[in-house]
Parts: sequence; structure tokens; C-alpha cells
Amino acid sequence: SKAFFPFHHVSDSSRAEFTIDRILGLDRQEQPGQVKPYRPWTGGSLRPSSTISSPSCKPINVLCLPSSKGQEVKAEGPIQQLPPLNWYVGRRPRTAFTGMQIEVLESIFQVNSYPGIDLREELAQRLHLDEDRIQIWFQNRRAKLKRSHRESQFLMVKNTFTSLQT
Amino acid sequence: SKAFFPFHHVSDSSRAEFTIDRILGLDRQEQPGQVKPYRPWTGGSLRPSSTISSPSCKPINVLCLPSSKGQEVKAEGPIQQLPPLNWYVGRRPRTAFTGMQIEVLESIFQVNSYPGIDLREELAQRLHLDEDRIQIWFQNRRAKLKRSHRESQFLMVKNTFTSLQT
DNA sequence: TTTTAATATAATGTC
DNA sequence: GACATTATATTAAT
Repeated sequence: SKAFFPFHHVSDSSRAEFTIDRILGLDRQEQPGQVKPYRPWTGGSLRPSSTISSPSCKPINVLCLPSSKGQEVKAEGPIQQLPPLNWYVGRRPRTAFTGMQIEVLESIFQVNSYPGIDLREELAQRLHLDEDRIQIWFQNRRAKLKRSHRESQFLMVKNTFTSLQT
Repeated sequence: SKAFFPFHHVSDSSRAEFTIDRILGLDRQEQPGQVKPYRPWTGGSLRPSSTISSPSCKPINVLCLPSSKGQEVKAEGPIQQLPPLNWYVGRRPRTAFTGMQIEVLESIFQVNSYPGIDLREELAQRLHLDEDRIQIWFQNRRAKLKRSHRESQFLMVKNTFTSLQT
């Protein structure tokens, strides 16, 4: 009964059991199940990723990942005894788009920065990519455009201000 | 996310203007009077004549159009002529909760995922946050928990299926 | 060092 | 309030 979350509406803080002090007092228990993200590309064997290790340890899962280029074979002498527990196990290997894929995506982006599911699916099929990659690409592309827009506006304001001073 | 969140979007790829071939054909030419990209943050571009799935607007201080999600809005009689004018202008800057605030919110969440207004107000006062932020936090937190439940169920089913095959 | 794919999550709109 | 989707800050790979 500890890791169960009742989806019932408990009235409010007027009940003594739900006073903040009370709740915070009886906290300190085991955190029930850190939420596991959905990572279809992993084998489903996710490690409790709450263990953050030092950034010096090299990922051991690189070898299992498809996109590894093999430059990771550098054998540093003393092998780390304890499992490094890399802090990004489960992260999707970075996709490397081809120039042709980028070209098409950019072309579409110029016309439609918010492609719906159908266009994304069609693009995925055409470009041999997952639809998720397409969606992420457009999200990041929009952010990039917005960033550049912000910067140019900042420059404009700055230049105006500067020329007013001269 | 595709498997778990069946999106219901505009089938824009079926529209001639957004066929990939068509887009790639008129690429880089910027033909006069043609579709302009929908770039809400520039404030300079108009929404193209056809419906692009996009979020709707928040009537904070901005004049904007009602949403055109597409599939419901088939053919409205009078064409709405006003420009969409940035649905994100006036968007609240993303709140960065402190570790201590998260800790308290998580503790409360473990006991009560549906805090009533009184508890929310008390939390707001204690954590120096607005009550709306608390409410939004709990909404997003519930969604996250639900996602994790869906995911673990999916994993269970998948593992069962896999072990049945061995 | 720079760019950007991927992640996590706060905010928004529609129901 | 649920849900889908967005914007955005961050992380990490190139």
C-alpha cells in the first residue's frame, strides 16, 4: 500500500492528515518508484537512473548502441571496478541526418513550420526516419529560428540605441 | 509517442498546397502571393490560407483568432480576416522551481495528488509561488505519473509476450 | 567551441 | 481536470 496513489479527491487541507506540516513530517520514506521514461529503443532493461555519477566516467552502453563509430575503444589502463552507472543510459543515440534529409526538411520548414501528423508521417516514410525524429527536428528548428530572431531584434535595438548616442 | 498518443490532426498532406512534391517544387522561389510560412513569433507573417494545425491563442492582451484545429472546422462561412497575432505573446515565462520547492511539492503529491484549493493556497504561501503555478504543477505531475503507468503496463505486456516466444 | 539531437517539464488550448 | 501540444531550458554528442 505504499506505492499506490489513490486517485481520489481528498477534500483539502482542513483535514489534519493533510496538513503540510504533517505530510512533510511523515515524508522521508522511500520514494516509490522514480518515474521511468518511455524508451522504446532500450531493451526495456532500464537501470534506476537516479544514480548520478561523475562526468568523468565513460558510457559503457556505447558499445551496444548502433551509431557508435568505434572510436570509443580507447582502453584506459585501470578499468573502473564499480559499474560507472552512466548518467545517460537510456538516452537515444544521436541521429545523424544526411544532407539530403536536412535539405528536404528545411524546404518543408520554409513553407510549414508546424507540420501535422500526416505530413510528418509522409516525411518519415520518404526520408526513412521515424516520425518522432521528424517531430523533434521541427521542434528544435522552431526554437532555433526563434532564437535567431530574438538575437537579430536585440541587435537592432542595440544598434538603434548606439546610433542615437553618436 | 506515436503508439500511445494517437494524434488527431489536420490531414494537411492531402491538401495540394502541402504535398511534399509541391513544396519541394516551389522551394526557394517564394512565388508572389504564395503561401507564407506561419511564424507566429516574427509577427510579420500571416497565416496561410489553408489550415495549419497550430495551438490556439490566449486572450491575455493579444488579439487573436479562435483555433482552427482543422478536423472540426470544415468550412466556416465568413472567412476570419484578422491575423492570428502570436498566441504566445504574453505567454508566461517558464517558472524554474527550486529544488526545495520541488521536494515539498513531491512530498505532498505522494500523499495527495489532488490538493484542494485550500491546500494549494497554503502551499503557495509557504513556497512563495502563485496558486496557479501549484495547480499547473499538480496537473503536469499527474500527467507524468499516468505516462509512467502506461509505460510500465506496456513493458509488462511486451515482456510477457517476449517470454512467451522463447 | 559550436551546433543541434534528445530530454524534461512548464504553459496553453480544447474538450 | 484530462489530454494533446506547444515553448523552452538543459544536456550531451559532433
